Amino acid sequence: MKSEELCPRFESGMELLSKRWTGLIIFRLLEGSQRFSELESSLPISGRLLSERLKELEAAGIATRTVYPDTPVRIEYELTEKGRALHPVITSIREWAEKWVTPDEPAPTK
Amino acid sequence: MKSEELCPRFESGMELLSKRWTGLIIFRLLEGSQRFSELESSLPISGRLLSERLKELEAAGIATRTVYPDTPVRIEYELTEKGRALHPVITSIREWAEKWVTPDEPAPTK
DNA sequence: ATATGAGGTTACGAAAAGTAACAAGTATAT
DNA sequence: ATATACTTGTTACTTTTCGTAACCTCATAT
Repeated sequence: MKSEELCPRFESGMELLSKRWTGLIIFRLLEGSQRFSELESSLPISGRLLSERLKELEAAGIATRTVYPDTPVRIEYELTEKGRALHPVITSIREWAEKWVTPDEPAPTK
Repeated sequence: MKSEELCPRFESGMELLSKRWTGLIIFRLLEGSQRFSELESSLPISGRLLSERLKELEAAGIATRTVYPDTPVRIEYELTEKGRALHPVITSIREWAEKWVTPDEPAPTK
């Protein structure tokens, strides 16, 4: 278990993106800012994990959290420039998936 | 927790790629076929998980396993066409990481 | 017969994910 | 004043996945 010669930035970035749900959340946020409940209802993720992931994305400088004191309160999550820079990544994954993932492929090996 | 309108292929592909270590393994295999021990020593992953991930990649049609009955036995893992098609994905992640991940960023929020 | 090297597997404790119930803040309705 | 509703989370608890280390198999070499 040594890691020699792996670019540490690549490794670090990969670790971030390879956390479960992160990619799908970013995919959604690339469409524009989203509220907590919008993300929750549009992704197969639970509130607990969504909350956790959004905090991580904030901490990583990929997304921002803005509170609008409407009633009831409205909170919008939005990508930063660093986050929007992930567009090509998401696009290339989608292109690969459209070409190579068969629709009935239910999920990776269980 | 509903998932409406998300392209199921994208979601499925994302789930595959977002499994821990999968990206780094594919990164290595893009450099050419690799033996089990080469992967194990060049990545910070344990034998148990490496074995598990390689089986998943095989099952997903992304990598192949070839046994050469040398002595001691030599087993090579190699990407299929579907696996090699992930080159743009890995490249775009690396480009993003080089531009946006700071070297001291140790790992995503703990 | 014992040792060596590659490629794993097994067993088990630790960490992360999934689920469901509940809580805080604010506004409107009674 | 009290109750109800809505959004955004949090807490408590169970299940799945990960990480570590010890062990196994097969083939040759000593």
